[in-house]
Amino acid sequence: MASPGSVEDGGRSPAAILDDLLEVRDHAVKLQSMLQWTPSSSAAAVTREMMNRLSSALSALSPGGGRRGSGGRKKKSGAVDAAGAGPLRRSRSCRRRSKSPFVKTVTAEVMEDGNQWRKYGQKRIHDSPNPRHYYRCTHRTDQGCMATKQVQISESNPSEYVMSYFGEHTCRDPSTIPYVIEAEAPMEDYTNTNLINFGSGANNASTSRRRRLMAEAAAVDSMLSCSSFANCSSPVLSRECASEEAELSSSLPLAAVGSAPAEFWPAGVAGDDMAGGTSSFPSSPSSLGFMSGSLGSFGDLAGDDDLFGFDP
DNA sequence: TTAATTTGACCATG
DNA sequence: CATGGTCAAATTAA
Repeated sequence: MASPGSVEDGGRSPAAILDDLLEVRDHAVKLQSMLQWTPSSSAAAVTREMMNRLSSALSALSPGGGRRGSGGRKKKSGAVDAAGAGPLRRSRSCRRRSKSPFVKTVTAEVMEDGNQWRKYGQKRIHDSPNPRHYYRCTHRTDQGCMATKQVQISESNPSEYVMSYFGEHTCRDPSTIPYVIEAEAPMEDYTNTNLINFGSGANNASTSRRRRLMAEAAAVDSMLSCSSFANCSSPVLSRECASEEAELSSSLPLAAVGSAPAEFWPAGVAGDDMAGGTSSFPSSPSSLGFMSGSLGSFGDLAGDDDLFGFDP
């Protein structure tokens, strides 16, 4: 931790600078998504560069900017732990805790959602008979993707999983990126500009259902991009997203697996006919990594894995 | 041997 | 203090 009170940069505290940078970044994000709809690719490149710079500046500035000091916590009973085990506190800045900037809950009968997850924890939850499983994106280490999800067996229907998604996928695997088409609709709201066209063709029942499930998950992914705005930097937006959280989990219970919520799909792609026409949908869920290449700007933006984050 | 999962400890939050 | 989320050593699977 840098000495908090130290005077630098003409008296501005690092926190204030950080605030400014975060605000600038927010604006850059918006700018970038606006440019998304313009033909000027160089403008997009400029904003992307801006984002890169901002992200690196933010990582440098953010408290604990380096990395959590993961020396060794874990003092197992038998473990040595000679020197009294330093408390080894975790950084406390913007880390998602109980209140995440954005969350989406989906109920599905399969756990596959097209992304690759790695389990990192399991916990018994107080008011639930079923334990909760914690997953993070497999690409967290190699690509810094901070997306996580929690899976819990539904109380009401044990054959279903309740999956909650946190964070945004910033990982990308070119071979598995689904088609992303552009909306012609101007963006009134970011939640409505994400467009993923899943090529589809085969229609047998099981794949059809699975595809819908995965499409749903991808839609979730897309929406999660909103988290970019709801980063710790912006309390107002965070609040919005927090309330949105409740709203979404109730309004989009994948239970109605049949149709993706219209508000999250562009006109024409929503609902029962998202068959765009191509027939190249992969058959193996694990082989297709749904990426949040969505939401236009953020998909590109994800190029710098720092968008979502500076890991405190 | 490497990668993924399991499991209990650690810690932030309310 | 209770609860929930994350870490990382230990364990298991590939």
